[in-house]
Amino acid sequence: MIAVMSGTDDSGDTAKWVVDVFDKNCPSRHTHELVSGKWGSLALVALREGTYRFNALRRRVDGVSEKMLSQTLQGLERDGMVVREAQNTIPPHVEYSLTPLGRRVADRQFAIIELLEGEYDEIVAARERYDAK
Amino acid sequence: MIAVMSGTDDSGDTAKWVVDVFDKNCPSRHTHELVSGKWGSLALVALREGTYRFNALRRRVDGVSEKMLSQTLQGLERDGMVVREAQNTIPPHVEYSLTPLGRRVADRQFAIIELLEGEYDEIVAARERYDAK
DNA sequence: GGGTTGTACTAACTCTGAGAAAGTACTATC
DNA sequence: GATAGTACTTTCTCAGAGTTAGTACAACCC
Repeated sequence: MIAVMSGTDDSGDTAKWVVDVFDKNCPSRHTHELVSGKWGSLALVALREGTYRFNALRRRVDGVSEKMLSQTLQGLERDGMVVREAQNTIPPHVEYSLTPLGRRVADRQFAIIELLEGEYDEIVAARERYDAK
Repeated sequence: MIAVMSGTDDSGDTAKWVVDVFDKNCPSRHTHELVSGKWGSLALVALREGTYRFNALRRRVDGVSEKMLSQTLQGLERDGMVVREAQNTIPPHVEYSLTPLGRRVADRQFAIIELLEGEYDEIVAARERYDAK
């Protein structure tokens, strides 16, 4: 899949360029790795359930370290997938939620999880067949 | 999302257990990381285009090392996502293709890539807004 | 009133696993 | 005869994932 973009390139000229995750130099690769990655995908799907505070999300996404959660949330915010709303209080109170775009990505990530969980017996069977050899 | 499975647990008894990617100890986590990961997702989506030989796939999935490609293909084969067909010749000739289940996962991965590539201008805009702060 | 727990992080350190490079055992082409 | 290509595996190295500790308070318990 290849998409064409218009904008400004290094030379400062208006140009068309191609968005293609299969190209290792395409900046969309970075976003793809973020939203598909281990923690990014789980964070997005969790946020489909509603607004989460930092530590609540950390408990929901079992196994994330604080470092990785804050790192991926910053990335997701930067790429317009989540919104961060902080009340300037002590103790801090920060809420994370999905943007419309984040919701669309999260829905598609959920479809994958739903499929994997639903067909998990088939996966286990395949694995047993493979290991038997 | 939570799915219920029946099978044999550690004690040897038939038991019901819950498949839940959000649980760090659930074995489905492993499959999810494999098919959603950087190389797993791209390999699956590439194989939607048809059968690929090892090195052709390596050229298609720009940036994978041979080690990582062979590692993820083995994982995908083990989990019943791809089939590996090797002709016992020298030089070797090996073909990789999707199983029906692999195809379903790949279609969903493709939906994500399609969305990201299509909305990439929005992502770039969000990133510029974030960095301006 | 003192101790513990909780909040949302960041900074420093450790250690796993991703990536690079080289080896294999041949064949086909120049 | 040399070079390129096939599908890998093995070894080595370094970036990035994960762990731990620290922050600056508030709210709860005894």
